[in-house]
Amino acid sequence: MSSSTSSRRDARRNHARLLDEARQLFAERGIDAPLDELAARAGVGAGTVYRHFANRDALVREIYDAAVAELHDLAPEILGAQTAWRSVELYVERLGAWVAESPFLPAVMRRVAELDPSYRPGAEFEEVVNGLVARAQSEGALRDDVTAVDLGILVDMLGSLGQYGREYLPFWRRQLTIVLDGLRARPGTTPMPAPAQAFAAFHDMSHAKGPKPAPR
Amino acid sequence: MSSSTSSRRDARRNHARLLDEARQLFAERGIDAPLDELAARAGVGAGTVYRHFANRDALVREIYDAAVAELHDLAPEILGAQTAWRSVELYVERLGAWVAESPFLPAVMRRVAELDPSYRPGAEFEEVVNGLVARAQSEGALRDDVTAVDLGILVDMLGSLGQYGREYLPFWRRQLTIVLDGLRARPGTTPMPAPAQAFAAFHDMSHAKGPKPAPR
DNA sequence: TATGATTCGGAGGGTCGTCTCCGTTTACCC
DNA sequence: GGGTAAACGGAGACGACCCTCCGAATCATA
Repeated sequence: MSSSTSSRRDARRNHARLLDEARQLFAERGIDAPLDELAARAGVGAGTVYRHFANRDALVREIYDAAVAELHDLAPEILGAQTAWRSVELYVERLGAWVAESPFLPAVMRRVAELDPSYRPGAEFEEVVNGLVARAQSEGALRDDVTAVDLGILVDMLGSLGQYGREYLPFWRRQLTIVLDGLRARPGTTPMPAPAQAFAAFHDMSHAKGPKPAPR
Repeated sequence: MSSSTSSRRDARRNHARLLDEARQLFAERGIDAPLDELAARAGVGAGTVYRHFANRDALVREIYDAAVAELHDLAPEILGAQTAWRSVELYVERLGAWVAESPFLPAVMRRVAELDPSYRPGAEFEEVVNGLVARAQSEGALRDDVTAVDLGILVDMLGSLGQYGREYLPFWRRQLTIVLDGLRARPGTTPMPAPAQAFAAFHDMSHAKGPKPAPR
């Protein structure tokens, strides 16, 4: 039912269309935007929305899973760079762009975490990014006091600029430049204060404290 | 009516309490959180909420005005620093901390802009920050390709980490360190791409594209 | 403490959003 | 084309939330 494989072409088309319109709707009007409006935007009846997604939560969950899949698609290019430093640059740049173009993401992540805090696809990235950071530091290119979690948070920060609307997307790369310059190992970098956060704490943070779903 | 000056102490106390709880509620549950819940949290009846604030929009507007007043309070310390570079540091740090501690702000700003796009208190800061940037650059401390608008956006980015909840507040200063190091004039900084945004465009951006209020 | 004005509390009418139900339509397969 | 299973549309029941209204409670003042 919530699977996108159906023998009927109209059903598959509507499913995909609903997902697309939902992403846009959630970005524009918030994650609690009326699903009747989703139906209207997708050009279908309200009943069709609920045949494809049992309720708002199921829809949110499916958007989340699709996002995790997109993340996996980004990995090869990032990790395949010539130097570890170049991988770090690509990591911040590509993921920042991806988050910036997915303004529905923060709310979706929080809602999913509220529905089921134990659901954590993507945890496998921890090792990979840790290794990447260590290699870039041993190359002498990445400052020593930075951690993989810091990179993740920086990506979040840069990506948060996407929430202001697509017309501002060309501009966040200026801030990206500043961040990357700040990440380079150099004589005279300012020591970073406070202990770094653990990876698990980062997950909790990026999935934390959203508007609660209506208790049902 | 919406003024906080009343001859009765209970009325003044409830008004302040409602504002405080509203800030917290909006941060936790979104700007459309039920006002009945606001009443419950503040320990008053629903009627009391509506005697103090005609509706949700009036409440949002009052929170916005209080925030602008807080901004003015921050100015003297920031501008009174020994060097312009130190002022820039303080600007990013103090404003970042203030935004991070005000997770209700982004939604409030957007809602206010939707209610009345011509309402723009705080526009007077433009000149001041422009001058500050110019002085820090002529000191040779701040990189030349950065603008006042870039600083504003960086503050937004850093402050966006506050939306994750108060327990993460100690951590964003690590990212602040990286940003400040990236802002320093140095041999070998990467040139910033794309044109900088105009100040007016920055205002529009930071007030843009929120969830729409229910048309009434 | 008594008085009068102000504020408070919370039940309830009206509105909007969610989700169901079922008669109608569409797509697939022969 | 004809037949069948699947999907569609949208009216409407239900519930949540907004905001009002007015009798009860509280505060300032003397």
